Amino acid sequence: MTASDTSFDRDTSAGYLVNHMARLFARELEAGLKPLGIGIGMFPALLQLWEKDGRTQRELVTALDIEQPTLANTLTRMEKKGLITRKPDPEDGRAQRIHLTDRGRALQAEAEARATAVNTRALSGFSESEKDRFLKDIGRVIDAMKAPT
Amino acid sequence: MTASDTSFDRDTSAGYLVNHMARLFARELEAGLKPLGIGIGMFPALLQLWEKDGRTQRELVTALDIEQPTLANTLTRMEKKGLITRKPDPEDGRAQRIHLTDRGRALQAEAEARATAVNTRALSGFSESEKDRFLKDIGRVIDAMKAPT
DNA sequence: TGTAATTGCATAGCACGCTATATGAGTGCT
DNA sequence: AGCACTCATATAGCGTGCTATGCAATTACA
Repeated sequence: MTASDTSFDRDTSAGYLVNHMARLFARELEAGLKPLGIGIGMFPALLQLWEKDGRTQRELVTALDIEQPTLANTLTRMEKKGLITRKPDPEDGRAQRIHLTDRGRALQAEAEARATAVNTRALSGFSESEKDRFLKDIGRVIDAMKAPT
Repeated sequence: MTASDTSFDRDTSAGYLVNHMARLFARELEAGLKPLGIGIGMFPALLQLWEKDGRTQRELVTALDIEQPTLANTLTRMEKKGLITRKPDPEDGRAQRIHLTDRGRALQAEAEARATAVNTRALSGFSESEKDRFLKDIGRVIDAMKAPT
């Protein structure tokens, strides 16, 4: 028996491959967004706010499927960068409503273009139908993993 | 024009979906490995060492496609946990050879079983052929992104 | 109404990825 | 031999994810 007889096969491990792919996406998106002063953690939050401004942290946490402290920290960095402001919710003394600044709004077109460029390069070898199928497959995995154990 | 007319579609953004999927994998693998005292960053390094022990940091960095300081930090944590030792390379005074401890070796079967369980759950809705195709597609994306721009 | 449970957010602290930079050992060239 | 260059590793510092925990505001209910 050789060492490889007992070894886990990385090339057929979904988790291993997914992690590698995600790091490659993150590296490229980070490089694309850096000149705009946006970090990769801020981008999903910005997408939500560009779609609908003035949400609470709770609403964003649910939409993004990240933990609340993760978002709280990200929002603090975004506030320091001048992308958003936090305003007390007039109807709930516990809540903060998150609003884009003019600067935050102004970055939408350029940031989305750069993210699209990364996606395009990643799927450059895929036909339209292959791309659709691949994205649907990812959706199936996400659904399977979000289902209760 | 409504807000959504100008918004990026998250459900068809490969990067967005890949990031989400990778976080779900990471959460589950972390939960599975935590009782073994292994972090998710250590697991890929362990896979390499289980396959072939006594490699240099440089060799591991290349195999794992992570940056050298990332691995150096991970190895330091693994050393503190008693999973590996660093021994000076007798032939190159700059290099360290990384060796598994008995404890590091002993964790292989259980850790691989837990990682396999995560993969199985993630792809539970896939037929064998769908699974093969999906993993190949991920490989295609990885290749596309690793290609020089 | 008053107390307990829940909810929204912040903070502390850690893992793991990254870039930038330092240091010491090998290599190569004159 | 001496000097510059490259290579292997370490360290500093930061972003983004996580869990655990604390606090203040709201809600629920006896």
